[in-house]
Amino acid sequence: MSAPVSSLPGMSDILPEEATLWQWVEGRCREVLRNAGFGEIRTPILERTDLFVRTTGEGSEVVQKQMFTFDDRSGRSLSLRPEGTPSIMRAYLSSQGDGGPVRWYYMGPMFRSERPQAGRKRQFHQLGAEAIGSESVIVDAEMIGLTYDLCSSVGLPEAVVLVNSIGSAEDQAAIKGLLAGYFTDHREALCADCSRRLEGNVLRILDCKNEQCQAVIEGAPPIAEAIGVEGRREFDRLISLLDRAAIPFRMEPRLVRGLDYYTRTVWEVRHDALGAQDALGGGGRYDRLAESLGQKAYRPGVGFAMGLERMLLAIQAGKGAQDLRAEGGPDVWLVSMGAPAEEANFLWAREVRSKLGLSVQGDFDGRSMKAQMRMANRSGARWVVICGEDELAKGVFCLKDLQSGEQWEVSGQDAVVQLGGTQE
RNA sequence: GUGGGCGUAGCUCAGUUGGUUAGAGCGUCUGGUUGUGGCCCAGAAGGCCGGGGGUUCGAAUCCCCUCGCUCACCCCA
Repeated sequence: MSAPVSSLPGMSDILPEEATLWQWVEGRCREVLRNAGFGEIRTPILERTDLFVRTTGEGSEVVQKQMFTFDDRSGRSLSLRPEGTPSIMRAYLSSQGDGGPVRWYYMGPMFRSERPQAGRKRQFHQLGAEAIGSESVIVDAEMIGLTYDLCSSVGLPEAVVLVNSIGSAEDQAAIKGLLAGYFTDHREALCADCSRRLEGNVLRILDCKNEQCQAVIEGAPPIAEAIGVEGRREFDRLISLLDRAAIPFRMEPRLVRGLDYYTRTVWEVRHDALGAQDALGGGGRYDRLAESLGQKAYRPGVGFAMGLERMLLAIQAGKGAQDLRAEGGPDVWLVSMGAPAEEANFLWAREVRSKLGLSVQGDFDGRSMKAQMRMANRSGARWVVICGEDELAKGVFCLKDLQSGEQWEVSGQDAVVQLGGTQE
């Protein structure tokens, strides 16, 4: 006897009951994305490590210590994707040489080797959308609106979208210099984490939750000051567009992102039912991403990703999740008494499934009739088809309506016809 | 990577200052009905009390180690 094999930490099974809820969420999102003109792209889960080092960023926490990285048989370094955007850009560059605009969305598992927590798994699922090839701020507004629409379409209209601009690639050098200067002067007052951030990602200090740091952050020069005139005018236009489109959002001057490629517009959507990991999704513009993959021509883009687990958590924190779970039971349950009857039911079920498209299920392990009827009742099936020695002798089946309790004998063919008649 | 909380039946959980055969509810199975569900009644099965070591006459209970889950820090979706 050996010990049972368990799943890996932070990687869990999604059982059928819960999967129906996933399917519902995915279905609603696909509809919203389709209406916004997005087509689905599916990229490999495994990529060259270099893809993420060059895009997500060598300095980012994600690349530095959260990737599942290993060498393949030929010694190449591979990584399970920690996020979707780099793969999408890679696919875009290799398929759209002319730089034309595309709108692509993806859905699937991502991997980060962090300590698991509420709303944070090691294998988690993201739904992301990318609009590549356009520089228009109107597209930024569309994407932010889409972020909100996805939330409201799955019953989370209370989600809050936070928007900010972190400046163009050129502005960022100035911004980082400005902040680095300020925070270095106040280094003594910063927490240990922020001291570390001073060396790596200065912007991250802005959203430190530590109270000591808050006071210092209050006095920090606003990012907006270091953004060029044109950048500020463009951001004002975005805000105006969001207002006029009645997209609920809030300006958040301290909002920053953890991935290296973001420039200009950034946003995040939060939900307060989530606990510490309260971001349902986040995104931004990434005008230099293509460049980091060796593309010479300018290929701007903007996109975001939503955490499916987090959306599910927020939905389940509210009401209505149970109704969604109830779906999925069979239409007809088979009750068989004796091996010959089990065979007759097996054959009949195949016929009904193919002719009527009904969901038919039964138990073939010789349980008592009482037990089988209980299973039928519990399954949620409306109909029960009973077959035993008597029916076999007469060449009929018993058809029972579990709702009314009535039952009658019919031939196998008539049972198909009558069940067909109950469908609209 | 750092810290806190929790590991007892398939599930949710009780279990007294350490004390004799470790309990409940739900679920499962059987019977009350020759072959009929929900409600009810009766009964049964099901536990290395996460694992290992220690203290003790005696450990689910106390101590140490370990593994797992979970929440928070960090990070991010």
